[in-house]
Amino acid sequence: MENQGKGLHGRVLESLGPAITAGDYPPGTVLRTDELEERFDVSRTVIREAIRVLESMQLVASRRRVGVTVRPTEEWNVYDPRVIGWRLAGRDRPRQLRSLTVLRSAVEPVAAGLAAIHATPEQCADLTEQAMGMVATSRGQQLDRYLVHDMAFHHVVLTASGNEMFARLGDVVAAVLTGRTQHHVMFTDPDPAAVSLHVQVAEAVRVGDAARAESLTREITVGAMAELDVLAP
Amino acid sequence: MENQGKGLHGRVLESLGPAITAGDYPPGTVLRTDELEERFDVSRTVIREAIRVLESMQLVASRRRVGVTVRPTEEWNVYDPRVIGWRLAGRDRPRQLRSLTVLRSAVEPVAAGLAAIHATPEQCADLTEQAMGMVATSRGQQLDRYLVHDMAFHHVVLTASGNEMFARLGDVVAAVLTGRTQHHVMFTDPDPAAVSLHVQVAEAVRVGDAARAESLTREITVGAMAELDVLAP
DNA sequence: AGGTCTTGAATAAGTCGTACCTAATGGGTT
DNA sequence: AACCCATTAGGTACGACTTATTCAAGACCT
Repeated sequence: MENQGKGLHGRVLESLGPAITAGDYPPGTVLRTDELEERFDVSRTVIREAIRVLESMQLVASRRRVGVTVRPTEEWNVYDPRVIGWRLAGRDRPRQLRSLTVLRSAVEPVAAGLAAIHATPEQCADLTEQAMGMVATSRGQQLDRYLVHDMAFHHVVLTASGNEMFARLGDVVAAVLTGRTQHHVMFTDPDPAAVSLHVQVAEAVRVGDAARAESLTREITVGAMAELDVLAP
Repeated sequence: MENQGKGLHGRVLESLGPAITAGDYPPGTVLRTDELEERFDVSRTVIREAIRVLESMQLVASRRRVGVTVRPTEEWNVYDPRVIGWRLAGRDRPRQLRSLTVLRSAVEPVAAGLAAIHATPEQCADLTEQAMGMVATSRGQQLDRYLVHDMAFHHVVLTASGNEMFARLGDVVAAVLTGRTQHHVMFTDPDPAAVSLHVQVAEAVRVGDAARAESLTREITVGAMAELDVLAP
């Protein structure tokens, strides 16, 4: 997972990115190139490349004679995986988890419905396998192993939908599920009803019942939203 | 809209990006820095910065002793506004329009439901105003003026949802609507039923009826999906 | 002889430092 | 108030050096 940090500009990025997304540099703050150059003890080239990436994420805008200014939050590329990661690791993790869970609640049911139509036999088998895995690990404080199957399950659903935009949200859902597990009390087993819903979704997708797959998945996400109220403001 | 093209690296980006996303350089293709340097007649610095941005979009991966290799489509940051723009302008525009419309159909109904709960009085007024504007321009070959209100309407809904992830999809929806209009016969007025639905959504949001706002918006997106079948394979 | 392992040269990206260019800003002049 | 110019900080260029990776030749073992 830690494919970042490659090269010096990667290191600079991994320092500035989290800082900006965490709000350490409020919108409007100006960063001067030579100041950063000195702070990180790297050449101008390195700083500029890091800035270019931050700029492509719409986190900053660089203007001549002014400097590199932090852009307002509403303009950030909040779908960039790295931005999502930084924000989840930072201060407003609760807010971010909320946003992503709401997004999930919108996307996953529709994705499941499409999966019921487009899923290949292999994907159906995979789905059933993951659901069985969830059942098997749902009792006896094996939340970490349960999580693996849970993530895989939702990843398959999103991929099987046949929509590339949905498929690319697999990592987002994985991050949300991981966040949920981490904040859970480690001795609380998953809700049996949720586990059952996953099994039923797998079955609905297998038999091609789109409406049922969508409706069941909606129940799952409603549950996820409800859980969230316990954990986040 | 054309805030890009700033600087030489911007120009390089605007040349390489569309080419890659259009499939002119199939995944696995290697681009060498000095070759590009020569092709665009710019310095190494400029090429490197363009490459860094493409890399941050997950369009390419740069490895030592190998070169800059184009990554497989499934790994692209398909939510990056520029990637979306390039693909919409390129060869597989139909596919892209389909993907985005499906995404819309998942997101907008939920967003409308949330908007009914969170919308400020100003946003409600704005929404009604845009809906009225749509009514006023829905007859008599004023598709361009109708489009402005249509885009504004959906933008307000997404923003009023209170979810930043939804709000950032405003541009995407705008692009889809624009694409729809451009491919429409210029003498075909919008479907009166669709116009009516927008008015009803505005009203539902105003009175805070989330379920109705969601359901009505779902009808709108279903209509959009149906339209799509006429235009795309 | 066939195959695996080691080693080293070739290569292309990564980094650096400096010099110069360009545009936006702000103050001073008319 | 309109205009102009010096200042400033990012943008670009070039050349030298560094480092990771690859690939192939040669040593080594089976």
